[in-house]
Amino acid sequence: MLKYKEIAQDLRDKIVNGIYKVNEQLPFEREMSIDYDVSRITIRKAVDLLVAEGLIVKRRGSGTFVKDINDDEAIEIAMKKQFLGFSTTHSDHKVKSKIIKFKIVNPDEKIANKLKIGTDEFIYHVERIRYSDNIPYVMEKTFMPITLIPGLQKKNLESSVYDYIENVLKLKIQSSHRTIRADVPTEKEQKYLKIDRYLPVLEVEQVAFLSNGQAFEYSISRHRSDKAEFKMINIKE
Amino acid sequence: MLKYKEIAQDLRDKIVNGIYKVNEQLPFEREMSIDYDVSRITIRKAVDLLVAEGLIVKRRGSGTFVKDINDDEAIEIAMKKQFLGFSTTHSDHKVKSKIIKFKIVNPDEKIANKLKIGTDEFIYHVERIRYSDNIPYVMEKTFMPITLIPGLQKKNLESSVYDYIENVLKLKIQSSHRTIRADVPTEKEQKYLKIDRYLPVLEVEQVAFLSNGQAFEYSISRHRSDKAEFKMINIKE
DNA sequence: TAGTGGTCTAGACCACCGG
DNA sequence: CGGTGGTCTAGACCACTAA
Repeated sequence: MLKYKEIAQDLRDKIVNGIYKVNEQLPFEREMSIDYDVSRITIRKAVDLLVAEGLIVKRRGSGTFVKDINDDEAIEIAMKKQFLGFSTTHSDHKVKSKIIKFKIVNPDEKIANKLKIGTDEFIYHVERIRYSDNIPYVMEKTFMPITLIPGLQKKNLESSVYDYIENVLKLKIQSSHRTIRADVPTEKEQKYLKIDRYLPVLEVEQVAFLSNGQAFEYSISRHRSDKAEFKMINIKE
Repeated sequence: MLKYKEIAQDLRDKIVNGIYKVNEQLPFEREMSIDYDVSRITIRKAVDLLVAEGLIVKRRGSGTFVKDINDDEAIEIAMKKQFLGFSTTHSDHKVKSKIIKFKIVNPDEKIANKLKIGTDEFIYHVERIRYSDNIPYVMEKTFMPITLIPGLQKKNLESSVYDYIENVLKLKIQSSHRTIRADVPTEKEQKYLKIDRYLPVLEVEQVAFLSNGQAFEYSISRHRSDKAEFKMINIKE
């Protein structure tokens, strides 16, 4: 384990467990560098991780402080870190997936463009409904090139595709580009999500990339708007 | 100007202007540290800024490369940097604001809690409609403590409140916490946004903080879903 | 194997904040 | 004014990638 990650985790634990309380000042960087027996730069790297997560703030000339956020907001921080893989956000409930479609096809122009491949290549076309405690909450269409993600099977779709990619194929997921919109549900969505035409859907369009820079997934997730909301923390600069 | 910010801006320009093209490799860190005559750590800090913006990717053992994203996605990067202040996203159109309400009141429990003040303190209560090219696209409710933002006037609301806060009051905006949802428009919103009851709204609830850690604004923006979408780039770790 | 980015050190000086 | 976090240096070694 890397030093700065260990220190970050230690500080994170101390905040979550209330050892460092809301609005309380953390030890100074130079103090911590002695306490943890590392250089000040290593401390700063650890602290900056928590700043990016929105847990603490630094004030030049004053010190570093635990941010005054509500308790339920602390949860979103964990979500933010594991931003890929959706089942984690419902981890305290029973999450199931029903597979509506699982085919290998050629992509249309739009999908080929998003995945930066040709229309003559082959891709998986997957459609799933996700249930939390037996209530449907999202309908997903996913498109992945078979050359990048070989050997995908139905059982992988029922649990987590990301598990398969990271743990079986040993590929690393690096980033995702997302667009969020609101829309009216289609008739098909009304049926599968068990909603009427007056409940909007929250659409998340995503392209996800591996650490080698290749786009491995294009997906469109349409969430029941009474079951979904997205939280984020923005830090200026 | 700081060295790492200058270098970051130089690299950003070279990417935007096509001097470094899509998928092209950037000079190595050790090369750049000689070219720019700075230490390698300073180069890394500059490069890491662009990584966070989603413009480039680094691959250990290989090098640093310009990310293969679509042209229109480059725009969102500029948006991301100036994440506060909404008029910037419509900068190429005529943006106007109509003020529906501008009062000083006591906050209810919910608002007081979000702003971390008492219900006996005073706040501005502002409601505005924003127009782009004379088409209404968002209705905003904004609540700000008068002690933090003194002297706010109607003219500040017509242009940008953030300008007033940063340039007149000389306060620094540091972060914001946002929640995004989809919802059905109220009758009032249908009227002001000129939409029917079947067009959903995209709601953004926001608490914004100053660099001293105080919450200075709680706002709810409800966007016409045919005019608004939110883009973001997520980098793992 | 050679060369990349990733981590880490032990300093130094600067800009800013509070008393 | 002393002490904070912010920037910057000139090294060193490690983990990983590609040829």
